[in-house]
Amino acid sequence: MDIVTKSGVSLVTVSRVLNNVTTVRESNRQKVLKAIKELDYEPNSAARSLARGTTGLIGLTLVTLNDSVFHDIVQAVNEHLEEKGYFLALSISSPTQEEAEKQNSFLFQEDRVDGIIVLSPLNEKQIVMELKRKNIPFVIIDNHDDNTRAVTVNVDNYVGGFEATRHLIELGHTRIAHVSGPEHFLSVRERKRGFEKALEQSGIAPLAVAHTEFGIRSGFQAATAWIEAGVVPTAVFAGDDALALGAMDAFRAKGYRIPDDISIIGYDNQLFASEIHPQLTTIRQPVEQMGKEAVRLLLKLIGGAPRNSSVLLQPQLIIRHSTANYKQR
Amino acid sequence: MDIVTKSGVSLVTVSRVLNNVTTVRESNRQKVLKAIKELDYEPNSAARSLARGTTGLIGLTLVTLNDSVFHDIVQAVNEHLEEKGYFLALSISSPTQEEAEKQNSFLFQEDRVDGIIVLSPLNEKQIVMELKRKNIPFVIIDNHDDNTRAVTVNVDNYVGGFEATRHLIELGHTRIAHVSGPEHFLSVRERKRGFEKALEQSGIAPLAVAHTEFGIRSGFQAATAWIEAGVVPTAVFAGDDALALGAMDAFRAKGYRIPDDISIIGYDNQLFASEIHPQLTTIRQPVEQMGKEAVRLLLKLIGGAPRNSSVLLQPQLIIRHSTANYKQR
DNA sequence: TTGAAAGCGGTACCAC
DNA sequence: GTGGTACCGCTTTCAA
Repeated sequence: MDIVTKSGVSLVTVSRVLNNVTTVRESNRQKVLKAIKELDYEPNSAARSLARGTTGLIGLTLVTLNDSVFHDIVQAVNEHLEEKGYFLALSISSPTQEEAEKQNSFLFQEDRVDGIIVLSPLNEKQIVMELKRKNIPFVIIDNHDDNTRAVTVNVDNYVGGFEATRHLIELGHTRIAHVSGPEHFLSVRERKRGFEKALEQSGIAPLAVAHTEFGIRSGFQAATAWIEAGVVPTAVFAGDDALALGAMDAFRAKGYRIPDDISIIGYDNQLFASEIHPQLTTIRQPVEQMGKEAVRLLLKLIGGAPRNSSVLLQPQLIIRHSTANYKQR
Repeated sequence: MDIVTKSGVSLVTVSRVLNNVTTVRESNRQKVLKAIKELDYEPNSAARSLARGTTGLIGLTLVTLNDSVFHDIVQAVNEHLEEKGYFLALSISSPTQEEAEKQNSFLFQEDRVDGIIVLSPLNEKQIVMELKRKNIPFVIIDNHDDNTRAVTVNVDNYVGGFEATRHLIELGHTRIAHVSGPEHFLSVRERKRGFEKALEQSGIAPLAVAHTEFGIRSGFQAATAWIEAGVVPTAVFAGDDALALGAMDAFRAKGYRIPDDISIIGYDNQLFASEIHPQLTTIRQPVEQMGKEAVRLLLKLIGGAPRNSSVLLQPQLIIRHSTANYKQR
């Protein structure tokens, strides 16, 4: 260790300076600091991890990068982690890979990370089992298992679906349809439940409900099918913004105008929602807060807190230009 | 080390089994394997890294997650890395953070990763300097520095711009405009150069060229500005798909039909390009190959090869429904 | 084919 | 305040 000879103090004192231990004589601290600078010295992280038993690394697994909500959550997580002196390592495991077999991710090696944040997992039960078995502290954001026993951060999708639908009802619409996503997502089920409840409260029957995959194309197909079946809504609650965009495309292709003829509300407030025309009315998830809470809970877990405190956050209606008052024609 | 007593052989032999050394007696190997299984044993990676001097980790830095081209490249990188027994760790550093100060990323600690892939960096020169100083092997995908001395993987954006424009010309268009992105991207400059060359070869003058930010909104604004200035093209080459989408929105808002009145070609073949209506004609980057080549080059560098071999790949025209023959009106 | 022993580069406990 | 020393858990000589 060259830094020992360079600084003229012992290895131990160097270590103390590196770790901000206060019991180092100022003159010695300066010597070490000087040596560190001159040598461009950085402590070896493997050695550190080995000796300390922690890595200072937090893992975050997700299925896709291509989603501005995920993106914002990750940014928030990253920010808050840094604040606490942790680094973030990301791992993407595509759905197909996951189905294929077990977690190949390096994150899932107990000793690589101090904890893991799981973002909207597809195979939640399996992941929870694995993580518990390996005894890795973890928090799930947007979980899909109705009765998970993990620490979670969720947004109240029931409220989101309810508010979205209320918005349409308040605009005077009564012919209201819903394009939802795959039912194995808890969020999808909850949004739909909110939709149904809001209608029920107003004594309105759903005009149509389509269960599809997520994605622009699915929204297009669902709306096209409605039109061709002669069941044309005056308002649509789409389970996410991509579905909404697809539906908008479909209606426009058939000559309907948005929002003059048909109102559409999305969900998620994706980046493009405020950029397309007409700008999309949608439900925003509190992404910043989601990331922050996930970090807070995880660090608590790592600190040894019991795993009992989950968090439920509230979504927010964002009114833009894809919804308008119902007009008799 | 419990596994030693459990297996009944020495620590050394356990290590040999773990590392597939062939000089282990089969019966002993079985004993160890059995002990590993029963103990659910996994070697400590920090200890391994410390002893070996390598981590088996490759870092990948990028600016945003919200881009399906980046997404696909990352997937490809991940796949090929796994094939070679490496793990991938991702690090996002948003542009603003980067401007703020130096790389805070854990990846940039020499001993955390064996090498780094840099994806379309904003502050390329700085990163290159840093990485060279720290002596970390690295490869840049989509570099922006005209005369970098780093190993790079690029797609020929000149050819892409040229082919896109050729396509419009071959459809009979002569009033052709270009919305480009920020000029500090080499790719943007190259695409524009291809655009100009293709027109020049046909003796056509560009109708208009708009330099904007990337993004749907910028495309919308550029197209709107053209219309309001009375300079309406019959065909547009957009520097990326988001710009194309924005331009489509703008033209439609003013009553133009795509592609009947105006043809639009994008760039990148984002996920949404094939899902919106009309489906977007665009230029595809060979994402899978980009990831593969980056991995190949990086592993060569890590293996001690000289840093001299960069790679230039070819883009591909994908004709869909947003472009059509020019029709006199 | 196997194992003893010496690191890898730090941290933590101890006595001074 | 400081430094000696015993680890952290694995890989790598080197002899046997």
